[in-house]
Amino acid sequence: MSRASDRAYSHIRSMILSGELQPGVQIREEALAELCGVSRTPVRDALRRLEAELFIRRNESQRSFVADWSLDDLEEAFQLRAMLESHAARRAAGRISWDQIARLRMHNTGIKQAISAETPDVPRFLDHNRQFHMIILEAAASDRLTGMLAQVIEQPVVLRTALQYDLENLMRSHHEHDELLAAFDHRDGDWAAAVMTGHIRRAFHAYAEAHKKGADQPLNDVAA
Amino acid sequence: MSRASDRAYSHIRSMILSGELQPGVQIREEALAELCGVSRTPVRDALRRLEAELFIRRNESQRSFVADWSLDDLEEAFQLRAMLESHAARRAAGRISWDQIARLRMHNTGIKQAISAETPDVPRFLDHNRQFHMIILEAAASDRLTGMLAQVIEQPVVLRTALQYDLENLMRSHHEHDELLAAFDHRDGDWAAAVMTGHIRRAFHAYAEAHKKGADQPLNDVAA
DNA sequence: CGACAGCTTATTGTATACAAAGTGCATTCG
DNA sequence: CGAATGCACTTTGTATACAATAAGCTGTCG
Repeated sequence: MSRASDRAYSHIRSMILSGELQPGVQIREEALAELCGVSRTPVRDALRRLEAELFIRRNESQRSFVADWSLDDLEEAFQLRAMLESHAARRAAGRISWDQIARLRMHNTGIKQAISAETPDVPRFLDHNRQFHMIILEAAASDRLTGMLAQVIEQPVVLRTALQYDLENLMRSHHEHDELLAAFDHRDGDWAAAVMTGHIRRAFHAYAEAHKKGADQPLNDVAA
Repeated sequence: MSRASDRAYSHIRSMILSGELQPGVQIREEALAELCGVSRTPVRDALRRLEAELFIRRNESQRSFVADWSLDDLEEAFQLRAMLESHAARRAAGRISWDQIARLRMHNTGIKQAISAETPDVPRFLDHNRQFHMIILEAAASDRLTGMLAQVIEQPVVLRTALQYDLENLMRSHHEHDELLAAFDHRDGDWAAAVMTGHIRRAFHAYAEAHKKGADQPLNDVAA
């Protein structure tokens, strides 16, 4: 964390995700610099990173705008994610350690507990879920893959949809994780990849459904 | 092209590709600034971009090094490329215009001419080949996909292998392009994707083969 | 009334100076 | 002799001033 530029990065990023910076609006380096309490130099740095992650676009004359995603863009992102994350699962199946499998199992148990209470603890679910996917990525052991997935995973959140996490979907997610664990137990890459594809596709439809119905006040992660 | 920073980018990039900057060596911003005849500011800009494209790595204390790729990294890159470019072909099949198909056909004719001479004109082959793949990407119409592929396509070149472009492989490449064209003519996404997967996989094996045999003086693009 | 030319202003790009952080070496102490 | 500590030096991070460029506006001319 090189103080200023990282602070600027997180700050701007969270402003985009929270909707404080609305899609389509122009961004001026100096304005952001003041908001973040740093000079333009680290802000420029942060903007380049955010641009690489497609949170920000620049027009032909180098002016920056908050990216504006359509539903088609969303589907494309989920397609890529399904592809990349299946690939990760396949790779992971051939490399994962027993320890990592144990950790996966632990997080999935955590998920079960989080959704078994009378009122589901969604934040806790999301946290375990994120860790679960992270471990798979770790087992896949490919920097390139990790970097690419980072681009695709957080994007959809920009379309701030009110995800009503119905128990049905949370449960399915949990069971799909179980199936992934079985595939890993058998070191079966094809199986793992197939399950992962379905897992992400289901998440997409849950997301798209919620988006159709829904308001866009709250902000949440996408539970895959 | 914002003059200085783009000049720095191209300059550094070509130094890496040409082997002038050898894999593993440390990079100092000021040294590059002098070499490029600009100040450190645009050099830093360029380094960030090159880092995003995995040409450069940074250690925990922010020092930069020329990336060093193993053969495993190479295979992983080709796997990702096969996946992404097949996806692009599938998307393209549903969106490509007759004009684009015509341009594809033109470039593939150019390829045929380039390799039909007594002595194959490899640079010309590579140029047409690049354009061919570019048009498919253009038809796929996904910024995200384009960006990701950019990361994966040029990487292997870093492993400066002497590719002896045997006629056999060049010819196969040409015929695979023809088959892609047929798939596009029928707007058959599955077909296009399947052909593209094989196309890239063959290119990988040709490349790996050459790498095993070979010296590493000359530098060339990878012909897919 | 429309459009184009020229100027004014807003915004980004670059250079430079200085601050902070890290690395390696040398010296000293156990 | 080995290890640890402090200092000098190298390298990167940040701020600021200035240059270049693009956008918008106004006034004039067809």
